[in-house]
Amino acid sequence: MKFESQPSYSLGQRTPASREVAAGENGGNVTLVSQSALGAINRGRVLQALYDNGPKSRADLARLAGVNRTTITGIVQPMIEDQLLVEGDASPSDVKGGKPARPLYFNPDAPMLGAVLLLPGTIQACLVALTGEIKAVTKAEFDPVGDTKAFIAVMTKTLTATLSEAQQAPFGIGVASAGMIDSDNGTILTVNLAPVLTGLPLVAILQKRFSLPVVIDHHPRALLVGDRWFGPGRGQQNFAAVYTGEVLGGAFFIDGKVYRGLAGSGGELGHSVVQIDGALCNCGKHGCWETVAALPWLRKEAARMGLPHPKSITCARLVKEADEGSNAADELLDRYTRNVAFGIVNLQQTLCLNSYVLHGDVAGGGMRAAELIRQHVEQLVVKRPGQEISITVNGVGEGHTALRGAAGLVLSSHLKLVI
Amino acid sequence: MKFESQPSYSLGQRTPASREVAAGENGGNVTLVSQSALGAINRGRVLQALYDNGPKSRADLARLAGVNRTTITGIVQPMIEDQLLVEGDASPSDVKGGKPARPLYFNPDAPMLGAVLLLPGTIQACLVALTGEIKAVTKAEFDPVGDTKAFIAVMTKTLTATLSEAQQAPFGIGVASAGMIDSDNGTILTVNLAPVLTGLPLVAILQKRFSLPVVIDHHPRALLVGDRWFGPGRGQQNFAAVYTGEVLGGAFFIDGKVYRGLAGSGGELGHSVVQIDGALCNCGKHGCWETVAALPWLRKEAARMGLPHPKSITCARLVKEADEGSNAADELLDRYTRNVAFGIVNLQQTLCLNSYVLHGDVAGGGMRAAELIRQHVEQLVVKRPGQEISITVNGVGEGHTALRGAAGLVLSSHLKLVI
DNA sequence: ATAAGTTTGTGCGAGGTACAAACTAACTGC
DNA sequence: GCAGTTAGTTTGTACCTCGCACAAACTTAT
Repeated sequence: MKFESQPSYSLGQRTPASREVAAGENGGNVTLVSQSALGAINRGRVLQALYDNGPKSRADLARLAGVNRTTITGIVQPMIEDQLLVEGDASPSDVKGGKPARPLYFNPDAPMLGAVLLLPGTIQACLVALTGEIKAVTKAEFDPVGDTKAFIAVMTKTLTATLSEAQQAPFGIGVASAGMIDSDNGTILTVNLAPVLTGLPLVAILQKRFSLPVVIDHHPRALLVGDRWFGPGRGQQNFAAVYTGEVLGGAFFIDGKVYRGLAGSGGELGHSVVQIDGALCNCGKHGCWETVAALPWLRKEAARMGLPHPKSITCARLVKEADEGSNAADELLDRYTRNVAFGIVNLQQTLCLNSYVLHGDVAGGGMRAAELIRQHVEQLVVKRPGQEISITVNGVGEGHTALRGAAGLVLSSHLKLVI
Repeated sequence: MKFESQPSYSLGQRTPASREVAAGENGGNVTLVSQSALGAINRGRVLQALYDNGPKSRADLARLAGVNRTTITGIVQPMIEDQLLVEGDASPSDVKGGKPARPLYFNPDAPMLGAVLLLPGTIQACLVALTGEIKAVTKAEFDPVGDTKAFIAVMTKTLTATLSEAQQAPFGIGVASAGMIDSDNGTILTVNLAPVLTGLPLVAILQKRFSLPVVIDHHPRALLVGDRWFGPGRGQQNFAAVYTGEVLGGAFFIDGKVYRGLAGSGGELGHSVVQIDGALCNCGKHGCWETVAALPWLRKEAARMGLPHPKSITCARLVKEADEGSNAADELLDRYTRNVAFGIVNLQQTLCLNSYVLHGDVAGGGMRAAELIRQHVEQLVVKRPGQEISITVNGVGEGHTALRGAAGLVLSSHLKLVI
């Protein structure tokens, strides 16, 4: 499979914008905004506005961005010519009179994005259209404690199968992986439940194999980006994604940007402390949030309280049993959601994002669990006047959010929305 | 081609109380960077580079920013003509040969900045030069539970005394205040220990009285800015300022910007939870960080352990007594610093800033306390390979950091460094 | 049916910004 | 004294956004 180079104005690698940013990262701490970077920035922002708001006409975009209509035309026209965007049919204007607006949106036939979700033991690959549609899903399994070469073979085979279904060369490949990831250097640091991945420079391997831009990030951050592009975080400037399950993690969208700490760290919330000298955690410390709000805790408590089938307890089942009248389930659900709430409370006190999207096990508990968590958070947080905290779930879709997020990572990294 | 108004793949439901989300979607936070704004941005960044790196020649600045020398000349020349910057004497070049560079820096005779530090019961006002020098300090006291008019009278009198010593009109006035501040609207929300300030629209009052730009922010954030402009945070892109004393607070510098949450909140770390169902806090909740790492806890423990003069115990005295051989002091110091460390650990796990500047009581403990805290943090954090965590103190100067920070706030808003 | 009004989208020139090339100034070393 | 090097300036060019004018397309009133 051989891929052509990409259009030069936005999604390619060698635009002045990316060179500018690279120079900034390399050299000093100061980066001036150059003329050519400006164009790339504004192009990126127009695209972002399209993602955030859905199909919009040039005039709408101009109003949204507070710029002249002609500016939007200038930005948008080359993209239409390159078939990245398409002009829709004139929609009946909601205002009376006037020339009807022609909405613009992403071309469904534009190049897609490769996306990979890497969890202990399983690989999922797919293609994501710019419109968010998921196609050509391929799944495979690998031995978490096996041989590195075997893993790479499975990975390339899976990805090749998926990418071969693309009509044109994808813009790039995004990988969402469990564990601790160094997204700056594109390597997997450690995955507790899959030692075979430890230290794997996956970005370099895939880049070499497929000759495409490759981006990797950790699972919660992919969920965040998935929420932001195509989920409840759409259009929001500040929110957090929180994942609960066997482990806990989170990621933040701050001031319109994905927060990515030094070397792509941050958001390792599972091991923040909510109980000094509390229960022993997998990490060797005591009283981590993970010791009271993850599935192992829930299983242990379910067993202690004599609930049926404690080994396979989930939030979803807890909600079901509580709805069916089990007092024990109701009580445990309350304690579970309260424990989850503590981590969100600490986030709220720290960053005050006001908006949280839940994934993983508690998301399986649906609206009921979300509302319980919201109530606990409200009780436990020092509220400011006029402040409203929103807790949403986005748990459906078998990893589709993470896959869309992985795709979104590629898009974000190539749009260079950062100034 | 026809588009659906709302894309069909937006998964996830929203909790009933999420008016903010709808507002966010509608409001459209998209802003393009205009050509004219570009100049202002770059001017600001050049000035920031001067602050961060000290006097620098045009050529140095150009290298630092990765731009053409002519660009720097174009930016800098008007500022020299405006007497904001001055050209220094040709310094002996460190490289051999070539025309010697003329370093640029802030004109000591340029307009200064007004700064006010507002703590329960006391007002401190001063002038801050662009070089960081502090002049014309005026102090006054007010009744924390008294009359609002009386407070305003004291405030205007103090500020008038200070401002009258300025040769030229200052660029503006920056206020750093204890308590909960709405920096967006320029009002003091609540100050627990000074009810007279509750709900005071201080920015509006001072703006009207002095006809100058006025900025207000809460105390920890002023410390942060003070650290950033003139302290250990100089030139850093990511760090946190942490204040301990009667209360705990913090503020963050993230990716080269002061983090200012919605309505200027965030950083209210004192009431993050480190001990679920722990001791009762002033705020009415249980187990806040403030219950184990602030002065009230230290006094209580000192009394319990039989240390001398427990009512006036401070970290500084604890260090002194421990150095003099008191085992009890040594043990309490260890526990105190460990408790402080927990809050920093949670910050580190969340944001991974890697660099923390201590203020307030623990800063009084100097290097000894900082090193103890650092050791505890290192033990309690899940470390990533190659990661180093730095803990520094900046406790000297009787509020000078906060005053410089207050001045820095004006500068930031005046220079429009934030995009 | 016709005219007036409204909104969308597009040329064109103006204004501003950064960049590249070429130039002068000043200093070092042989 | 001359070559080499670095700093800062001048000049022309490319690029971007903005405001204005104008055609296109649709609604509404007469």
